[in-house]
Amino acid sequence: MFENQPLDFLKHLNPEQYRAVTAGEGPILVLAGPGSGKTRVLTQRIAYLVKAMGVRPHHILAVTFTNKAAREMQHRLETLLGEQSQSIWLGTFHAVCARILRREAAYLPFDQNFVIMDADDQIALVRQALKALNLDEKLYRPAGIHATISMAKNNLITPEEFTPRTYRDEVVKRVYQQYQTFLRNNNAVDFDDLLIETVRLFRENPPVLERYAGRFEHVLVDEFQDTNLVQYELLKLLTSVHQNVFVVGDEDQSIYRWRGADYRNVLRFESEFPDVQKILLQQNYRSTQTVLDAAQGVINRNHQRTPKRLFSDRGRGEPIVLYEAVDEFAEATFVVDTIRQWIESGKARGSDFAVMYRTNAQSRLLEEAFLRAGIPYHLVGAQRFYGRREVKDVIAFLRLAQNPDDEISLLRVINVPPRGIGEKSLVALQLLARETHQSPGHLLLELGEKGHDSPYWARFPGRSAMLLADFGGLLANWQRARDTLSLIELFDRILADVGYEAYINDGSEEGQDRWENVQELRRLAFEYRERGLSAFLEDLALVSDQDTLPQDQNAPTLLTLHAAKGLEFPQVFIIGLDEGLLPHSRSRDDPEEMAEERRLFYVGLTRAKDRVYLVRALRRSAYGVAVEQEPSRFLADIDERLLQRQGYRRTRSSATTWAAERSPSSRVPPSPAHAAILQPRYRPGQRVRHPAWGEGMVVDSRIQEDGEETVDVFFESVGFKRVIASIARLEAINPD
DNA sequence: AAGGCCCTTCTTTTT
DNA sequence: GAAGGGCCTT
Repeated sequence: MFENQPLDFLKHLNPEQYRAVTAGEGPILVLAGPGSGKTRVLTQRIAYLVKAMGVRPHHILAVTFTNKAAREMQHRLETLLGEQSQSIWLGTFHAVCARILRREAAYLPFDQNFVIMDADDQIALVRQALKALNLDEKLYRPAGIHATISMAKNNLITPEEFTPRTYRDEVVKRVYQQYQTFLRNNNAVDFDDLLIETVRLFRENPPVLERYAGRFEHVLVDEFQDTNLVQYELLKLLTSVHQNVFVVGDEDQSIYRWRGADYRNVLRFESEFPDVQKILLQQNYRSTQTVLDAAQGVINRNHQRTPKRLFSDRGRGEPIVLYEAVDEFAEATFVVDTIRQWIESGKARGSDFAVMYRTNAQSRLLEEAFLRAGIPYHLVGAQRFYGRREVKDVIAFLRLAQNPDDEISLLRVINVPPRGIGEKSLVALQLLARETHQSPGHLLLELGEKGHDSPYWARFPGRSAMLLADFGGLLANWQRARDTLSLIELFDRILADVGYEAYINDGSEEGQDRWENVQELRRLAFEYRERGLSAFLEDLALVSDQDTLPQDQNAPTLLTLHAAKGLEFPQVFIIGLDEGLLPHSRSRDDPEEMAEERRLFYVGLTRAKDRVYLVRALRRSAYGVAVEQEPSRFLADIDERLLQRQGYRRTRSSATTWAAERSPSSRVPPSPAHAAILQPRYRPGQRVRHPAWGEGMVVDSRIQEDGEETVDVFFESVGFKRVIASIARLEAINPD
């Protein structure tokens, strides 16, 4: 409709936005406060490049932070540019890298059918590595080891370059080495490899780099504050020819430090790219001034940031409601009741609401409350779908069809449904695999093809060879079917071959649910009928957790504060505003992490257009025992005049009376004479104080063989700790 | 080999 | 308090 006035869309921009969209060539840094029309600037910048500066769409690369953001931008670009938008390279850093790696597989230590290991697979790989090195996973927690490895990878440190500073590092180094070996043997990469291998590809093959850097005349990056070192490096490489790089970000919304993100990339950008044009967007088009003032109050206490003054012309709006609930059940009930009342009054609809929380575990009580109230809801992330056993099983089968070297998937489903392949057979298989330098999958294929004639047949005891060969036969069929059948046919074929429906749909209600999830996955596969298995698997690995599938069009959204970045809702609930939860106890000792918790809260607040409800609970259970909560320190940073307090008000007497009545230690008075010999001094539920960690609640306590009392305490400050009573100077707090 | 029961463990956030 | 691992029986 703009054929005659192709640049009509520019009319609606404010002066700063206009400056950004129409800037000339060279590096441009846009610092965009929340709700300042950042996405609009990005999309219109692309449209401007194409329509006004005559850049061909396939010379443009745009990088977003999530797949969801990419889809949204694709959609907007379609309206602005029509068919031309198809040839723009658009996606997350990870997706773009996967695409490059598949094209350039010839230069790489894996082939183009490589699979992408998701978070669970990565942990499973660490487990395998620990096992191969004879290390105890109780001593070296796989998740912790993996975090260290991933951190190293994000800083482009190879296993060889990894310099141990502690004994634990020595172990990490060995596991890291083994882990990488396993990845390559599996013809697999992890999330970090997608980025690292692309950087390596470019550094080691200048002609390849030249092809891409030459092609991408313009590179645009969203959420720049959350890029890590590898991504920054990649950006420098990709823009090394044309230097036309347009980045948009906001230090105050940097919330992925723990994943290696470094908002100081913004500073680095200013100093490393010559003649950066810097543009500050401060006008907010989303929220009321009350919301903005509260958010500013919170964020202004952080240092090391570009000071901003967010303003809105939407007026003061409604005060922020602060509700104090008695416990976490009352917290959930308050949220759901309030939403229900709004909906019933006809003044709001379900989709107007979002409920945000710090940890995924907090969603459970909300879900239950919504279910009880009969209100449909939409839960973002949290493995709702992709984490399900049945979904993972079917994906594992599909991955094996694509890449039989994928040992993680093989181990997952080799005996699903149970087909008599147990520990013994597996060990024999893995042993032979190592001996013959083949993957277990390949051995199975050979057994399946040749049967008795295979030289390996005799290596397996009893009927084990036959069972393995049977499964190998299935694998071989799927391999062939991959090229001859459509994705859906392959999907159905696999399920039929293994009898998956009968296995999973056992007649129970749960079984039916599980089968429906499989059907859901099948519907999703159907959408890939054109692009095929490989595209399907890639998207599953890269999209999965953050995007939930079909949304209930008119339902409230439940999501973590992290997942809320980039979204907006008329009414926002933020729950769990207690010390230890928001800010999270794990952040207490590190000022940088504490600053990030603050930014997280800031991100949550600034998602709201009209109304914010802040909710906390006076008591909350941790490990099954109720623990009294202190209000979040962030609440004190919101001007009292912006708040409207509701709910249970703490008076010293009522709270302590309640505690006294319920405390197990007051119900069963310990007898001092026996306590010294047989009974623990501390009991679950009892309040204690530690000289360093402050107050906490006893979760468990027992007398060891040596007569020492071991006490498990959940501290408000540091979380769970196990101490020896006679050493840790614990002090019992009497519930007066 | 598989399923059941008891015990320990332990809660950030995710491409 | 729930989930996952280890150990038991069949």
